[in-house]
Order: sequence, then C-alpha cells, then structure tokens
Amino acid sequence: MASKAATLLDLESLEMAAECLKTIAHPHRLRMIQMLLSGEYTVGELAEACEIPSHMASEHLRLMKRCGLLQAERDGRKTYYNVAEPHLNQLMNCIEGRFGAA
Amino acid sequence: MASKAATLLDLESLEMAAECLKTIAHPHRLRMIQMLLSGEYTVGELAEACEIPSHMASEHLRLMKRCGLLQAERDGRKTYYNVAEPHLNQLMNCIEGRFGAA
DNA sequence: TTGACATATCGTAATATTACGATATTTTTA
DNA sequence: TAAAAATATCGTAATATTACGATATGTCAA
Repeated sequence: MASKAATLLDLESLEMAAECLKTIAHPHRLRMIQMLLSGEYTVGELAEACEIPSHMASEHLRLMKRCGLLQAERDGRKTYYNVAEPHLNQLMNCIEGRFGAA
Repeated sequence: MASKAATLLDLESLEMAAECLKTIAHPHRLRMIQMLLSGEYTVGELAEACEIPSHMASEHLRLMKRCGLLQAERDGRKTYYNVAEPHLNQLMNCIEGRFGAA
C-alpha cells in the first residue's frame, strides 16, 4: 500500500481515463472482458457468447486492443485474445459489486 | 468478504453497467466526481474547476444524477451536489491507480 | 416589483459511435 | 492451386453524444 494520495488527476490523464472507460462501456465488450479475465478465448468463442457475428466481435476486440486493454496472439487461423491491462480485474470487481445480483 | 463469485453478469446488468460507465467516461465528469468524493460542491464551483460555463456543468451533473451517481440539494439559489453511489469511490481508486502519476 | 445571481432546460449543429453487409487477408486442408 | 475456415477491414447509414447560444426558472436583496 503506497500513497493513497487524494491528488486530483490532471486533465490529460482524465482524458485518457475517459477514453478507456468509453471503450469498456459497452455490454458486449464488458461480457468479453469478463470472460477473458478467466482465460484466453478466440474471436469466434467470444462472438458466440455475445450472440453477435464474429466480424463484429473482431471489431470490438480491435478497439480494446488499441487502447491497451487486451492483447492478441495468433495460432493458426485462430486468434486468441487475453487481458493485457491488470487493472481490468479490479475494475470488473467494482462493476460486479455494483451490478451483480450477489 | 462475501462470495467472490466468478459468475458472469447477465446481459441486462451489463447494459446497465455500460450505461453507467458511459456516463462516467468524460474528462469533466471524472473531474467533478473526483472533487465530489471529498465533499459537496456547487454547480458554479465545479464549472470553474473544469473551466466550462456553468450551464454545461449543470447538464453534466444532471446526467450523473439521472443514473443515480450523484444527488443534489438546493440551498437558496445554489445547488450542492454530492455523491450518491458509494461504489464511485472504489471505482475512482481503480482509475487513479491506473492513470495517476503516483 | 425590479434587477441580479445561480442553476436548469431547449434547440440544434458538429462530431462520434454503432451495426452490418461486402470484401479482403491469412492459414489449413484437400 | 483451390476451397474452406477464421479473422480482419472497409464503407456507410442509423443513431447517440457533445457543445453551446438562447432562454427559462427559482431565489435573494433592494
């Protein structure tokens, strides 16, 4: 536990944070993140879980990869995605704590 | 510490979560939330801190109030806003942990 | 009541996001 | 090489969001 400083973030950091949150703020993307926090999945698997065509899943994944949330690893003709940003786990815990039935 | 269940949220919950995150995902709104986590502020104070006209601050605050993140309390001709959703504190910690210089 | 102050709402133009059909790329198998 | 599978990208129409001037509402003080 380091400095639990109450310093306000500067505008530039807030803009980056906002862009990142905006990327996460989509039901299908939240579902994908939730799945990926427990392991790797292919585009097709994620698409099926979200009940969307795989080319749309691919696009969602591209956006999340672009801002550093995910990373991809190709194996043959499949692409496995996984979580690149460790803070996503904590963030998802917040969301589950707020919106989970529990 | 209750059930740290890894259950996936249903689509409806994810949609609510997404809408909430989308509301937060804006640099001025993040700044307002960060300030409000340390106490009450008026529309004018928040507007000045964000360097935006107060009628725009009012609009941002209305959106955050609408989805239950904030609540307002009028005192004379001023309106004091404060945090209504306790999870915001934890969520902001995540964001500060990720984007703070620290 | 009048004027000033603080906040809220409306209308709308500019911009951003989303979904999705069409098409392209990469890789495996026949 | 040809065909199929798995992803990725492009173009664009529909929709949503944002900023902001104009205007309205509510409150206080003279």
